[in-house]
Amino acid sequence: MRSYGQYCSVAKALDVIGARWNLLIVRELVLRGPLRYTDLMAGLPGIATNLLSERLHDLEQAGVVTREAAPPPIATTVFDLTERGRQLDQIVRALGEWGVPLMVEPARDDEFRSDWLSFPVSLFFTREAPAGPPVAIELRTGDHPMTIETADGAVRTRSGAADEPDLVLTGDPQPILGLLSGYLEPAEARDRGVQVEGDLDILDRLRPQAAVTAR
Amino acid sequence: MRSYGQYCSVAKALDVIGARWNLLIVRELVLRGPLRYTDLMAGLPGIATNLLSERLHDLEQAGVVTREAAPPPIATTVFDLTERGRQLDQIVRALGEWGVPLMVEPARDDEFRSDWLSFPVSLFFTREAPAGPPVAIELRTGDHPMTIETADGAVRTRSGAADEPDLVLTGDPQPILGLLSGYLEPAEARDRGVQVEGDLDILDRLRPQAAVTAR
DNA sequence: CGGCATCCTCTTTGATACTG
DNA sequence: CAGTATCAAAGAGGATGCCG
Repeated sequence: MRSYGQYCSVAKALDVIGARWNLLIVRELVLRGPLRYTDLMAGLPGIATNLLSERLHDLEQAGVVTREAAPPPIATTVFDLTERGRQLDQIVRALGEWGVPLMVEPARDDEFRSDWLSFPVSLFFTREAPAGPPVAIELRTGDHPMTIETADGAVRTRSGAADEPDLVLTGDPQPILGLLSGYLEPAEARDRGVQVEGDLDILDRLRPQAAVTAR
Repeated sequence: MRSYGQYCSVAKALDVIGARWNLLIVRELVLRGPLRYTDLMAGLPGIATNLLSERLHDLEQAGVVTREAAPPPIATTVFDLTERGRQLDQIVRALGEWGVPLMVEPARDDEFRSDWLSFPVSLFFTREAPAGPPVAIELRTGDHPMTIETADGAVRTRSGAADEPDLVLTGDPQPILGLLSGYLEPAEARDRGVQVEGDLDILDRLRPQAAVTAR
């Protein structure tokens, strides 16, 4: 991408990570950790293979991404963020939070990957785990299950199923997010095809006090 | 710009503000407040006039920017951020902070506007004003003077000259930033053409304790 | 002068095919 | 698996024209 040619730190940052796809590549590495080329392709539906290749070289050059030939038994190239790249976490996260209101509109033909749920979920729920017994919520939507759980005093989202979920939500991502955010009533979510197994009241325990009182 | 077509809040955010120039338009409005078309052109060296026009319409459509026909005596259109646009402040700021290390390399042919100093300066200095007498530092570089001062218990940067500056720095932006950050010694800054009037020790008072002890 | 619209050229993107 | 090669279409940049 052509430089903005401005001696401004915002413009300089955008010179490095402002080109199309760059921040989404960073998103994948932030959410999923070190990845192979094909994993990146799978997490970035819509990108052309030549562009991913070119962008990875650019980001490597800029000191944002590392490319490492993993030893056997992996025997493939693995891409990861550098320390400097990891500092982009806050920018991707801020974008993810700003974009949450844009998820209310139905998805239509949008592609979806389960890992992308992390940003909205972290916005809806408290950072710190509430007092009381631990919580585990399993979301069955997208390409693989995701679990929201309390651990070490924090609320975290991770890939994979829960061992003993208190609540399992199955369906399309949009109504599930509506339910998690409190934007949709349980009855509406069910109308939109969400299957609920377990205790929905548990969601209130994870929400910031302000949101709870607002209901 | 073509949509990423991903049901992800980061991708949705980038669908709205990811196109080239968009975040720099927001930067101008964040830093300088409501602006006329020509003010925006002046603050965005390198943008083509058709692109600025197009982007302003896009951002207006997206609910990020408002366009208001100001009443006489201004008698012109004034562009400003909506509430939603103002929330982009944190993203622009995060980008500005991430980009500061990229300002170390000399600017060469880069364009420069004084207002852009705000982001680096806010990173170098404490947010809260230190105990003791108030501080005012005037920076004479770029198209107009800027003042860093303590007011209401905070350290702020604003456009314009200081009434009774404790320190005045005149010269190119790069060595001035080096001096403010502590990256350049005063002697080096002088070698690079910075003229110093007043008390340089005042900078230490504004820096986070960690940085002070590190020297 | 402020706020564009048009025209033209050049670069970047996206889709697809192909390769070590 | 991890790319490179090719090519049509879209977008960016620059110059200039228009209109209140």
